[in-house]
Amino acid sequence: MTSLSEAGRSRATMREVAALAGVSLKTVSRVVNEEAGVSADVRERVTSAVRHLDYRPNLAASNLRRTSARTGLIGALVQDLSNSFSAGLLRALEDTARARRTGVLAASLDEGVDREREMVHDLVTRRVDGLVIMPASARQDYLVAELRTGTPAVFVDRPPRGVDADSVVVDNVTGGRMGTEHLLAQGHRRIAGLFHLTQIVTAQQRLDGFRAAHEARGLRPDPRLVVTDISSTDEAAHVVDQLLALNEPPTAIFAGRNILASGAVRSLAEHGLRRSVALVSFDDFPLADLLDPPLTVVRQDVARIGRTVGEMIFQRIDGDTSPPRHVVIEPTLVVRGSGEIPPPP
Amino acid sequence: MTSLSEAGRSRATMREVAALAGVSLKTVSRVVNEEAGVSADVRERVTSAVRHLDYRPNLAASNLRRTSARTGLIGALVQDLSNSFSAGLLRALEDTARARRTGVLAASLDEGVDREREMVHDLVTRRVDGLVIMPASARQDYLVAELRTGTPAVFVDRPPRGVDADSVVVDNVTGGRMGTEHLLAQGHRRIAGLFHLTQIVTAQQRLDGFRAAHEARGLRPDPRLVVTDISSTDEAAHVVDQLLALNEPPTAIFAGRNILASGAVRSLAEHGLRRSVALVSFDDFPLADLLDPPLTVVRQDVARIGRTVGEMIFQRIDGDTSPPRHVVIEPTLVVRGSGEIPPPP
DNA sequence: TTGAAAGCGGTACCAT
DNA sequence: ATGGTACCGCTTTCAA
Repeated sequence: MTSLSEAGRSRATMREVAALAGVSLKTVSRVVNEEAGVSADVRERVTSAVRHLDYRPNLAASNLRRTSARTGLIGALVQDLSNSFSAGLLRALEDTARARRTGVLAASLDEGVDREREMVHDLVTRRVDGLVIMPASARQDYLVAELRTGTPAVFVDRPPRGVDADSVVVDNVTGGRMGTEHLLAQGHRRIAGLFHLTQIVTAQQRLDGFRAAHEARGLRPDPRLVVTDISSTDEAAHVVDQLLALNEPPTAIFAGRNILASGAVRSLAEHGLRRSVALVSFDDFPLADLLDPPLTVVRQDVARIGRTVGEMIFQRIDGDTSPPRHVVIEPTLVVRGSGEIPPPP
Repeated sequence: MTSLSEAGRSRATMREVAALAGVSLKTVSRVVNEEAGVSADVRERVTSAVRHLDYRPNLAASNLRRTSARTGLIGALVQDLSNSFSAGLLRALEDTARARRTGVLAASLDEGVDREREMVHDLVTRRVDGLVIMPASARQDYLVAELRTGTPAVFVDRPPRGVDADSVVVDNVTGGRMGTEHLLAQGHRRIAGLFHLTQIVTAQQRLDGFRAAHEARGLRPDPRLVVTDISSTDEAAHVVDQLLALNEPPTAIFAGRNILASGAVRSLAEHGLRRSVALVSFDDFPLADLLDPPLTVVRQDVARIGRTVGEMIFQRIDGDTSPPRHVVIEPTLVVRGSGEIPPPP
């Protein structure tokens, strides 16, 4: 038995294992790395020494000398680890990475531009094999130098600007148009549009789609019904409160983001209008199908996005130097009920 | 301008920077680490060389020689990165770690016992400064050796067995009792209990709480209404379908986990009973307040749990060798509507 | 089958 | 203010 008093002793090195087993450093290395050419007898002595000393190889030290120096680590910078989109994406990425015996070092940017640069620097310093970036910044010129030194990067959700790198994004314009057209097709003509910060390209594109759907029918959205730069559920609820108080309130609402849809639902519920005003949201989320009425959404397939990102980054890690690819994934309309409420006669 | 053709050149080392700047290795080291005692002139030459070569320090190499060899990395093994509990926990942990300039290497275990051991081994090999573990295994004897070599660990959500380490868990028994008592207090006497795999200690404890609440009132739950080992939303829906078909169906349901509550809601909705049968769930989740009726839940404060875990692991990393602490966090009942539906007269 | 020596990219320590 | 040399823990290369 090893007693507790030994706790905290310094970690054993390969050299110490060699000394205890009475063999050379190189022999221990052979055993630890399961290389051939070690007699059963010696192997046993080494294994035993490893156990006695609680020896654990030091991956950083190995990689330092190793020729194919991969760290088996990719860095992933997302908007917020805890939101369902980022979390779902990471999960799919993790699954792809696991097959390659690679870990995922993830961090939340919270739309922080400086934080993005700091994190990229830190990750490069750690020599991650690749970077996955859901950028907070508008331009990523700073990345040019990093890519030059050999760290590949794949952008996700938002396209790169100022640097030419792979990307996987959703067709937000089409998504915005699909959701809006769905409401127009049912006869709605006063459709409110709720959008996030328009400086974020995805939000702007969804708004573009909202407008395009109207124009395709020769219509123009009422400017008073289009509200941008809403960044929280509370704000969204407040906005909807005000819209419902108009002389001619909207008969339908298109929410450009799931947290805005939450606010809309709350406001509608407080006014007893959940079954009277139609609602379509961009972004699916857990439980959306259990709302009453169930929420009709434009869904982005997170798992597919994450898988695609994973495949692309590993292709680059494996040495693919072909020109950057830009994958656009089409969203789908999931009809559940809230979006099929007809306009009042 | 640096042309694209330079892409992929091997990464510059400190030695190369020194050569280009015409100074010694040690001087470059001083500049890179912002140590004092370098003339402005030399500093400028070095900085310039760093820029020209796109030099980036190699953290692993630095740490190898550095005395206080911290990697600035903690490993976090959770049940599933993409579920809201794990994700919320990681987010809070990340925030604590960020203040310590430490990154979080997270991985999903999916209740995989072997995967847990493999991941711990991998993380130790990477020399993470600490481990945060939401264990999949029933016993963690294997961890004794790891702790002995100096990698501290904190358990979260589920307590350690076979090894004495810090832990932060929720009082599941009390939570189960609170939720059940809430239903009993309103006169319900036929309360169904839905629970996850009872081999998972948290599920068993919630069931214990469910029973204890009954016993405290001198009651005994009807065995036909208590169903364990339900592991998915679909299964839960199916179970509730069957319970509702009984001669004496339940007038209320206590769901031991949020995904089971989802199934219950779906089944109740299909039977048109959402406003007739009371429902309380263990585990809050996004949108629970927007359901109709809004879901009454026993909430675990994920942010607080994550923060506590973060503080504990860093205390250990900082050298605290006091006896392991076991923090129990009390859940709270969040009354919203679904749990206040009265029994039929 | 086994081992000695060099070196990976840096830091520590001591001179100068 | 700057540099030289040993050395961190391991792999590589080559010799025995």
